[in-house]
Amino acid sequence: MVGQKHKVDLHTKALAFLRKAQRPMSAYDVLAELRQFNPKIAPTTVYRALNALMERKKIHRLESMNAYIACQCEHHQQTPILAVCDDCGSVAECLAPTVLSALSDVADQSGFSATRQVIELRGRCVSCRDGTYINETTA
Amino acid sequence: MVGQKHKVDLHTKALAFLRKAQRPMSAYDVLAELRQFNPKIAPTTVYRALNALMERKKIHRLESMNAYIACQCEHHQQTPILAVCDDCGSVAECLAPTVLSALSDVADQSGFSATRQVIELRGRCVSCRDGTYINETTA
DNA sequence: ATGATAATTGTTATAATATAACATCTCAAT
DNA sequence: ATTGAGATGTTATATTATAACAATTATCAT
Repeated sequence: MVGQKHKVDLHTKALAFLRKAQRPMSAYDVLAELRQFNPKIAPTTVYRALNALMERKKIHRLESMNAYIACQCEHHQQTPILAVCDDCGSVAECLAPTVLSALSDVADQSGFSATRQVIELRGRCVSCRDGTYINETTA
Repeated sequence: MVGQKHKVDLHTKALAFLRKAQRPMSAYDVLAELRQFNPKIAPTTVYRALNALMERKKIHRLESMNAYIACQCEHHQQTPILAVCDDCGSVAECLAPTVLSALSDVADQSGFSATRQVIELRGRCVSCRDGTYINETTA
Protein backbone atom coordinates (compact mmCIF):
# COMPACT_ATOMS: atom_id res chain seq x y z
CA MET A 1 0.00 0.00 0.00
CA VAL A 2 0.92 3.62 -0.37
CA GLY A 3 1.04 6.23 2.37
CA GLN A 4 1.99 5.68 5.96
CA LYS A 5 1.31 6.80 9.51
CA HIS A 6 3.82 8.83 11.36
CA LYS A 7 3.99 9.59 15.07
CA VAL A 8 1.16 12.00 14.74
CA ASP A 9 -0.87 12.78 11.69
CA LEU A 10 -0.07 16.31 10.83
CA HIS A 11 -2.58 16.47 8.04
CA THR A 12 -5.35 15.48 10.40
CA LYS A 13 -4.35 18.08 12.95
CA ALA A 14 -4.09 20.78 10.32
CA LEU A 15 -7.49 19.92 8.96
CA ALA A 16 -9.07 19.80 12.42
CA PHE A 17 -7.66 23.23 13.14
CA LEU A 18 -9.05 24.73 9.96
CA ARG A 19 -12.42 23.13 10.60
CA LYS A 20 -12.57 24.50 14.10
CA ALA A 21 -11.51 27.95 12.92
CA GLN A 22 -14.31 28.36 10.40
CA ARG A 23 -12.43 31.36 9.09
CA PRO A 24 -9.59 31.72 6.64
CA MET A 25 -6.30 31.08 8.37
CA SER A 26 -2.82 31.74 7.08
CA ALA A 27 -0.30 28.97 6.66
CA TYR A 28 1.57 30.45 9.58
CA ASP A 29 -1.55 30.33 11.74
CA VAL A 30 -1.67 26.62 11.03
CA LEU A 31 2.03 26.40 11.76
CA ALA A 32 1.52 27.99 15.19
CA GLU A 33 -1.18 25.45 15.95
CA LEU A 34 0.89 22.48 14.87
CA ARG A 35 3.76 23.73 16.95
CA GLN A 36 1.67 23.23 20.06
CA PHE A 37 2.11 19.54 19.45
CA ASN A 38 5.59 19.69 18.08
CA PRO A 39 7.49 22.96 18.51
CA LYS A 40 10.03 22.05 15.89
CA ILE A 41 7.71 21.91 12.93
CA ALA A 42 8.83 24.09 10.05
CA PRO A 43 6.93 26.05 7.39
CA THR A 44 7.83 23.46 4.77
CA THR A 45 5.91 20.81 6.66
CA VAL A 46 2.83 22.97 6.89
CA TYR A 47 2.86 23.84 3.24
CA ARG A 48 3.18 20.18 2.39
CA ALA A 49 0.21 19.36 4.58
CA LEU A 50 -1.86 22.16 3.07
CA ASN A 51 -1.04 21.06 -0.44
CA ALA A 52 -1.98 17.50 0.33
CA LEU A 53 -5.28 18.61 1.86
CA MET A 54 -6.02 20.70 -1.19
CA GLU A 55 -5.37 17.78 -3.47
CA ARG A 56 -7.80 15.77 -1.42
CA LYS A 57 -10.29 18.67 -1.64
CA LYS A 58 -10.50 18.92 2.10
CA ILE A 59 -9.54 22.57 2.15
CA HIS A 60 -9.59 25.53 -0.18
CA ARG A 61 -7.05 28.20 -0.73
CA LEU A 62 -8.38 31.74 -0.87
CA GLU A 63 -6.19 33.15 -3.59
CA SER A 64 -7.19 36.73 -2.98
CA MET A 65 -5.96 36.63 0.59
CA ASN A 66 -3.30 33.91 0.71
CA ALA A 67 -5.26 31.98 3.28
CA TYR A 68 -6.82 28.59 3.72
CA ILE A 69 -10.22 27.39 4.85
CA ALA A 70 -11.73 23.98 5.48
CA CYS A 71 -14.15 22.80 2.84
CA GLN A 72 -17.61 23.29 4.25
CA CYS A 73 -19.49 21.08 1.86
CA GLU A 74 -17.65 17.78 1.77
CA HIS A 75 -17.60 15.63 -1.28
CA HIS A 76 -18.25 18.09 -4.05
CA GLN A 77 -16.18 17.82 -7.15
CA GLN A 78 -17.34 21.12 -8.47
CA THR A 79 -15.30 24.28 -8.00
CA PRO A 80 -17.13 26.35 -5.41
CA ILE A 81 -17.53 30.08 -5.34
CA LEU A 82 -15.93 31.47 -2.22
CA ALA A 83 -17.62 34.58 -0.88
CA VAL A 84 -15.51 36.32 1.72
CA CYS A 85 -17.07 38.89 4.03
CA ASP A 86 -14.51 41.62 4.56
CA ASP A 87 -16.31 42.71 7.73
CA CYS A 88 -16.61 39.54 9.75
CA GLY A 89 -14.24 37.29 7.85
CA SER A 90 -16.74 34.53 7.23
CA VAL A 91 -16.56 32.59 4.01
CA ALA A 92 -19.58 31.14 2.26
CA GLU A 93 -19.04 28.33 -0.16
CA CYS A 94 -21.56 28.32 -2.99
CA LEU A 95 -22.09 25.74 -5.65
CA ALA A 96 -23.14 27.48 -8.82
CA PRO A 97 -23.41 25.30 -11.89
CA THR A 98 -24.70 28.20 -13.96
CA VAL A 99 -21.59 30.23 -13.29
CA LEU A 100 -19.34 27.29 -14.03
CA SER A 101 -21.05 26.44 -17.28
CA ALA A 102 -20.98 30.05 -18.41
CA LEU A 103 -17.31 30.06 -17.56
CA SER A 104 -16.71 26.87 -19.51
CA ASP A 105 -18.43 28.41 -22.50
CA VAL A 106 -16.18 31.42 -22.39
CA ALA A 107 -13.10 29.24 -22.16
CA ASP A 108 -14.27 26.96 -24.96
CA GLN A 109 -14.92 29.88 -27.26
CA SER A 110 -11.40 31.13 -26.90
CA GLY A 111 -9.92 27.64 -27.04
CA PHE A 112 -8.56 27.90 -23.55
CA SER A 113 -8.33 24.62 -21.72
CA ALA A 114 -8.82 25.25 -18.02
CA THR A 115 -7.33 22.99 -15.40
CA ARG A 116 -8.34 25.17 -12.52
CA GLN A 117 -10.92 27.84 -11.85
CA VAL A 118 -10.67 30.55 -9.25
CA ILE A 119 -13.89 32.32 -8.37
CA GLU A 120 -13.94 34.54 -5.34
CA LEU A 121 -16.21 37.30 -4.17
CA ARG A 122 -15.20 39.94 -1.68
CA GLY A 123 -17.81 42.07 0.04
CA ARG A 124 -20.26 41.89 2.90
CA CYS A 125 -22.29 38.94 4.01
CA VAL A 126 -25.99 39.33 4.66
CA SER A 127 -25.55 39.66 8.43
CA CYS A 128 -22.95 42.37 8.20
CA ARG A 129 -24.88 44.21 5.54
CA ASP A 130 -28.02 44.28 7.66
CA GLY A 131 -26.15 45.42 10.72
CA THR A 132 -27.08 42.12 12.32
CA TYR A 133 -23.68 41.67 13.84
CA ILE A 134 -22.68 38.22 14.90
CA ASN A 135 -18.93 38.23 14.60
CA GLU A 136 -17.23 36.36 17.46
CA THR A 137 -20.24 35.27 19.49
CA THR A 138 -22.41 33.19 17.18
CA ALA A 139 -21.58 31.81 13.78
CA MET B 1 -6.82 70.59 -8.15
CA VAL B 2 -5.76 67.22 -6.89
CA GLY B 3 -2.76 65.17 -7.98
CA GLN B 4 0.68 66.43 -8.89
CA LYS B 5 3.75 65.79 -11.00
CA HIS B 6 6.98 64.64 -9.47
CA LYS B 7 10.44 64.55 -11.02
CA VAL B 8 9.51 61.47 -12.94
CA ASP B 9 6.16 59.82 -13.12
CA LEU B 10 6.66 56.49 -11.51
CA HIS B 11 3.16 55.37 -12.27
CA THR B 12 3.71 55.98 -15.95
CA LYS B 13 6.98 54.07 -15.98
CA ALA B 14 5.46 51.17 -14.10
CA LEU B 15 2.54 51.01 -16.47
CA ALA B 16 4.79 51.25 -19.52
CA PHE B 17 6.85 48.37 -18.20
CA LEU B 18 3.83 46.16 -17.62
CA ARG B 19 2.47 47.00 -21.05
CA LYS B 20 5.74 46.14 -22.70
CA ALA B 21 6.01 42.89 -20.76
CA GLN B 22 2.66 41.49 -21.86
CA ARG B 23 3.09 38.87 -19.18
CA PRO B 24 2.36 38.84 -15.48
CA MET B 25 5.19 40.48 -13.60
CA SER B 26 5.82 40.49 -9.88
CA ALA B 27 5.95 43.69 -7.90
CA TYR B 28 9.67 43.13 -7.54
CA ASP B 29 10.07 42.80 -11.30
CA VAL B 30 8.53 46.23 -11.56
CA LEU B 31 10.80 47.42 -8.77
CA ALA B 32 13.88 46.24 -10.66
CA GLU B 33 12.72 48.15 -13.72
CA LEU B 34 12.04 51.36 -11.83
CA ARG B 35 15.43 51.13 -10.22
CA GLN B 36 17.03 51.53 -13.61
CA PHE B 37 15.84 55.10 -13.45
CA ASN B 38 16.26 55.60 -9.75
CA PRO B 39 18.27 52.96 -7.88
CA LYS B 40 16.94 54.11 -4.53
CA ILE B 41 13.32 53.26 -5.10
CA ALA B 42 11.87 51.03 -2.42
CA PRO B 43 9.17 48.32 -2.47
CA THR B 44 6.72 50.65 -0.76
CA THR B 45 6.85 53.01 -3.71
CA VAL B 46 6.17 50.24 -6.17
CA TYR B 47 3.22 48.88 -4.24
CA ARG B 48 1.79 52.37 -4.05
CA ALA B 49 2.14 52.78 -7.79
CA LEU B 50 0.57 49.38 -8.43
CA ASN B 51 -2.35 50.14 -6.14
CA ALA B 52 -2.94 53.46 -7.82
CA LEU B 53 -2.86 51.84 -11.25
CA MET B 54 -5.34 49.21 -10.10
CA GLU B 55 -7.70 51.87 -8.84
CA ARG B 56 -7.49 53.52 -12.20
CA LYS B 57 -8.15 50.13 -13.83
CA LYS B 58 -4.95 50.34 -15.81
CA ILE B 59 -3.62 47.06 -14.52
CA HIS B 60 -4.97 43.87 -13.01
CA ARG B 61 -3.65 41.83 -10.17
CA LEU B 62 -3.55 38.09 -10.73
CA GLU B 63 -4.59 36.88 -7.33
CA SER B 64 -3.67 33.28 -7.99
CA MET B 65 -0.07 34.18 -8.71
CA ASN B 66 0.60 37.42 -6.86
CA ALA B 67 1.48 39.16 -10.06
CA TYR B 68 0.38 42.12 -12.12
CA ILE B 69 -0.47 42.63 -15.75
CA ALA B 70 -1.42 45.65 -17.83
CA CYS B 71 -5.06 45.85 -18.78
CA GLN B 72 -5.30 44.76 -22.38
CA CYS B 73 -8.73 46.12 -23.14
CA GLU B 74 -8.74 49.72 -21.92
CA HIS B 75 -11.84 51.37 -20.67
CA HIS B 76 -13.95 48.48 -19.53
CA GLN B 77 -15.77 48.81 -16.28
CA GLN B 78 -16.62 45.15 -16.17
CA THR B 79 -14.56 42.66 -14.22
CA PRO B 80 -12.68 40.61 -16.78
CA ILE B 81 -11.94 36.94 -16.64
CA LEU B 82 -8.21 36.38 -16.62
CA ALA B 83 -7.10 33.18 -18.30
CA VAL B 84 -3.50 32.36 -17.52
CA CYS B 85 -1.64 29.83 -19.63
CA ASP B 86 0.63 27.88 -17.32
CA ASP B 87 2.78 26.83 -20.27
CA CYS B 88 3.63 30.10 -21.97
CA GLY B 89 2.57 32.54 -19.29
CA SER B 90 0.25 34.54 -21.51
CA VAL B 91 -2.89 36.01 -20.06
CA ALA B 92 -6.09 36.47 -22.00
CA GLU B 93 -8.58 38.98 -20.74
CA CYS B 94 -12.16 38.01 -21.51
CA LEU B 95 -15.29 40.01 -21.01
CA ALA B 96 -18.09 37.64 -20.12
CA PRO B 97 -21.36 39.29 -19.13
CA THR B 98 -23.05 35.90 -18.82
CA VAL B 99 -20.60 34.76 -16.20
CA LEU B 100 -20.88 38.00 -14.29
CA SER B 101 -24.64 37.99 -14.27
CA ALA B 102 -24.76 34.37 -13.17
CA LEU B 103 -22.35 35.32 -10.43
CA SER B 104 -24.50 38.28 -9.39
CA ASP B 105 -27.50 35.99 -9.19
CA VAL B 106 -25.67 33.61 -6.89
CA ALA B 107 -24.59 36.47 -4.65
CA ASP B 108 -28.06 38.00 -4.60
CA GLN B 109 -29.66 34.73 -3.64
CA SER B 110 -27.45 34.40 -0.61
CA GLY B 111 -27.72 38.07 0.27
CA PHE B 112 -24.03 38.60 -0.27
CA SER B 113 -23.11 42.07 -1.40
CA ALA B 114 -20.00 41.86 -3.56
CA THR B 115 -17.60 44.73 -3.89
CA ARG B 116 -15.07 42.79 -5.86
CA GLN B 117 -15.06 39.73 -8.07
CA VAL B 118 -12.08 37.53 -8.77
CA ILE B 119 -12.36 35.20 -11.72
CA GLU B 120 -9.27 33.47 -12.95
CA LEU B 121 -8.65 30.43 -15.09
CA ARG B 122 -5.45 28.47 -15.08
CA GLY B 123 -4.66 26.07 -17.86
CA ARG B 124 -3.37 26.07 -21.40
CA CYS B 125 -4.01 28.58 -24.10
CA VAL B 126 -5.04 27.44 -27.55
CA SER B 127 -1.54 27.73 -28.97
CA CYS B 128 0.09 25.67 -26.27
CA ARG B 129 -2.68 23.12 -26.37
CA ASP B 130 -2.27 22.63 -30.08
CA GLY B 131 1.46 22.38 -29.85
CA THR B 132 1.68 25.56 -31.90
CA TYR B 133 4.43 26.98 -29.81
CA ILE B 134 5.03 30.65 -29.96
CA ASN B 135 6.41 31.49 -26.56
CA GLU B 136 9.17 34.11 -26.73
CA THR B 137 9.28 34.84 -30.43
CA THR B 138 5.80 35.98 -31.44
CA ALA B 139 2.87 36.90 -29.29
C1' DA C 1 5.32 86.09 -1.20
C1' DT C 2 4.14 83.42 3.00
C1' DG C 3 2.41 79.90 5.47
C1' DA C 4 -1.03 76.21 5.89
C1' DT C 5 -2.40 71.99 3.97
C1' DA C 6 -2.92 67.95 1.45
C1' DA C 7 -0.96 64.62 -1.44
C1' DT C 8 2.89 62.16 -2.88
C1' DT C 9 7.13 60.25 -2.39
C1' DG C 10 11.28 58.81 0.29
C1' DT C 11 13.43 56.02 3.95
C1' DT C 12 14.18 52.42 7.11
C1' DA C 13 12.92 48.49 8.97
C1' DT C 14 10.39 44.46 9.35
C1' DA C 15 6.43 41.34 8.69
C1' DA C 16 4.23 37.74 6.17
C1' DT C 17 4.20 34.20 2.72
C1' DA C 18 6.60 30.46 0.38
C1' DT C 19 10.18 27.35 -1.50
C1' DA C 20 14.82 24.95 -2.34
C1' DA C 21 17.93 21.49 -1.23
C1' DC C 22 19.25 17.85 1.08
C1' DA C 23 19.20 14.67 5.34
C1' DT C 24 16.61 11.42 8.08
C1' DC C 25 13.03 8.46 9.43
C1' DT C 26 9.27 4.96 8.93
C1' DC C 27 6.95 1.34 6.85
C1' DA C 28 6.47 -2.65 4.32
C1' DA C 29 7.87 -5.87 0.85
C1' DT C 30 11.32 -8.86 -0.26
C1' DA D 1 18.17 -7.30 7.46
C1' DT D 2 18.22 -4.77 3.19
C1' DT D 3 16.22 -1.82 0.33
C1' DG D 4 13.14 1.46 -1.76
C1' DA D 5 9.43 4.74 -1.58
C1' DG D 6 7.14 8.17 0.64
C1' DA D 7 6.72 11.24 4.36
C1' DT D 8 8.89 14.25 7.41
C1' DG D 9 12.75 16.98 9.40
C1' DT D 10 16.23 20.63 8.95
C1' DT D 11 18.49 24.64 7.44
C1' DA D 12 18.62 28.32 4.83
C1' DT D 13 16.80 31.59 1.91
C1' DA D 14 13.61 33.60 -1.54
C1' DT D 15 9.53 36.16 -2.42
C1' DT D 16 5.77 39.22 -1.41
C1' DA D 17 4.00 43.05 1.31
C1' DT D 18 3.33 46.60 4.90
C1' DA D 19 4.22 49.82 8.96
C1' DA D 20 5.79 54.05 10.63
C1' DC D 21 7.50 58.21 10.09
C1' DA D 22 10.31 61.99 7.53
C1' DA D 23 10.85 64.94 3.62
C1' DT D 24 9.25 67.02 -0.52
C1' DT D 25 6.07 69.18 -3.71
C1' DA D 26 2.08 71.67 -5.38
C1' DT D 27 -1.97 74.29 -4.33
C1' DC D 28 -4.60 77.57 -2.22
C1' DA D 29 -6.01 81.21 1.04
C1' DT D 30 -4.28 85.11 2.89
